[in-house]
Amino acid sequence: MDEFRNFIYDIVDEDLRKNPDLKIHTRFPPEPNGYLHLGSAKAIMINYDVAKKYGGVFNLRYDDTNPTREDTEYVDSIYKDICWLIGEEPSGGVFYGSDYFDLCFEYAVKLIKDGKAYVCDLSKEDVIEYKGTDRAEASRVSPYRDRTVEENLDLFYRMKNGEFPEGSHTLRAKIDPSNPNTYLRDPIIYRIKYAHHHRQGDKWCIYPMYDFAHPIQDATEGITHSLCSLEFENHRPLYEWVVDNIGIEKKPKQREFARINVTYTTVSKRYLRQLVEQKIVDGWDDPRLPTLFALRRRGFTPSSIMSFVRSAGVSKSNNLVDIRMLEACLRDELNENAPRRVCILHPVKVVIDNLPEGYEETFELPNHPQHPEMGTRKVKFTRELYIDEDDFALDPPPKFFRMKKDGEVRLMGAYIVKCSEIVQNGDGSVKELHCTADLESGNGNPVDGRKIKGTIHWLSANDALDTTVKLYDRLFTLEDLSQAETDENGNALYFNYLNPESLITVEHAKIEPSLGTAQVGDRFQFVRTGYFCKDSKYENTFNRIVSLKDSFKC
RNA sequence: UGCGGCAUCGCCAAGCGGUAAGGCAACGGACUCUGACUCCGUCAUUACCUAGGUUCGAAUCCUAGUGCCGCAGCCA
Repeated sequence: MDEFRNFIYDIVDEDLRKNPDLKIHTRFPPEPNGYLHLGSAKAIMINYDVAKKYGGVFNLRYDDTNPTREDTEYVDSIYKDICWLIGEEPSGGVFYGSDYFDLCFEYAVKLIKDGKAYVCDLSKEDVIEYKGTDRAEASRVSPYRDRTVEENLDLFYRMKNGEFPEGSHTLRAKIDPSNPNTYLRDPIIYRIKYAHHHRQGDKWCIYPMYDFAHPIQDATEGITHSLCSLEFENHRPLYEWVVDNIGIEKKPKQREFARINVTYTTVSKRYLRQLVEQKIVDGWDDPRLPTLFALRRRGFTPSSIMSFVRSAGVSKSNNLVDIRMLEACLRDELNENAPRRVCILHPVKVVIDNLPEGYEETFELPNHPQHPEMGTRKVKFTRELYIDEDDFALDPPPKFFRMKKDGEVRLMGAYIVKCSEIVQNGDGSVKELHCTADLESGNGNPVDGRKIKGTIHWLSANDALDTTVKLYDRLFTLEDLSQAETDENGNALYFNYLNPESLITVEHAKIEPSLGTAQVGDRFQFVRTGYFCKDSKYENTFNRIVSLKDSFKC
């Protein structure tokens, strides 16, 4: 784990040096307004790993302070995704920011009583206008800033009791209208919203703002390190102001890191939602999406995603991490674990001429060439076989070590064969290939010791099963989506960069019989092809998680 | 514009005044019944955004620039 150290650990180490009794406590606080994705995975990893490394505790807390944006659909998916990702339940438990609404209210009352908050009657437009367009100048002071404690208390309770319409009043922290950091210019900490809350129902018509609620949530749960992304760095002084002024003894510390960007994709919830709603993709679990839901369906392992975000590192600089790093993490893992199987994507029939009709022989193939303990399975060898069309060439390029006219090639785990005749269809495509097997090479090695350069995979035509295989590629053609063109309103035109070949469906691929019992979610290496996972959504379908590396260049 | 942040190999990223880790990618080669895996090698030397300065010594300290990102919701 030390190989993944970063500046956050330095901060925690220093805090521990000053206070050896500190019990490290972190949290991941998603707003339940969308599905978790690779960016979330990074935030989860950082908070989870810090807690883990120091023997601390890690909470999941839904940041659900804005009822108009949130939904239980997301609450459920987030819980499922995070448990899947880290392989356990959050050690500290699951919490809801909205469960602290009473507490937030009490703290707000305390601030009022301390003369540190006031009810403001300025409209939304006026608030903006008072702040001014030139932020170098101080804000105009709200005319309601000097209301008495009694008046503020009365008004705030009446806000709570639903006596005022939305937008008519806010509660503001009395901090500093001329502070260069505009977050400190008497920020609004409570607003009126007549909205049904997914968890609190209609109990409230006033809701605390993030900047007020979040530090209270952290402090209440005993969070020691509130690790979030860089865009909250400007909020830190306000976070600290709240912590200092609500009068809590154990003060959490907020620190920020850069969020992750990944090539050829976006984790913008807004655009993800558009892709789903406009049915450009097949739901939130479309295997081309960067959501954890989708990555899971595609077949990525949670550990490969964790090692991806760990190896991408944690810093404060803008970054664009190569998606191939994620693929490398997956290959690393599955190369070790995934049983090998045969799948012929584009079958071409091969007839072994020197074998009689009805001939049948059984070969035992290892499930993993480097791990004999993973066992073997039996496959049938018959007169008629399938090979992949890519493994034959009518007009072979140089160094084509596969099947070609008059060339010898090894059928993996079986005989060495020589192609003697090519039967073509009317359009010139290959109908079938006729071969002669060297029947003495049954273990794959020629008796005379001659070298056979190529080995290809094959299946008996007698018992091969039909399946559908889905080959996925990047959803977008633009490497850095932050460079996408924008329209006049500044909206990125991601849809101009959709990759038309992001999904290729192969019908009637052939798989070996042992794959007939594969369970949803099972992962295999289809030999010489890639890593595949049995799909959870469609029957008899395999998703390509990632291809094998291929250094063959014609 | 104001405030905040960041700038080290194609992409991430270590480095915390003592002479540029590692990963991904790429490129050679060995091995191979997966053109996979594995292994070996190459891959920052008027070098660490630029220009000055301090120092015996600077990616690391100072000064002045430049570039990029974020924020400027009664969103989180």
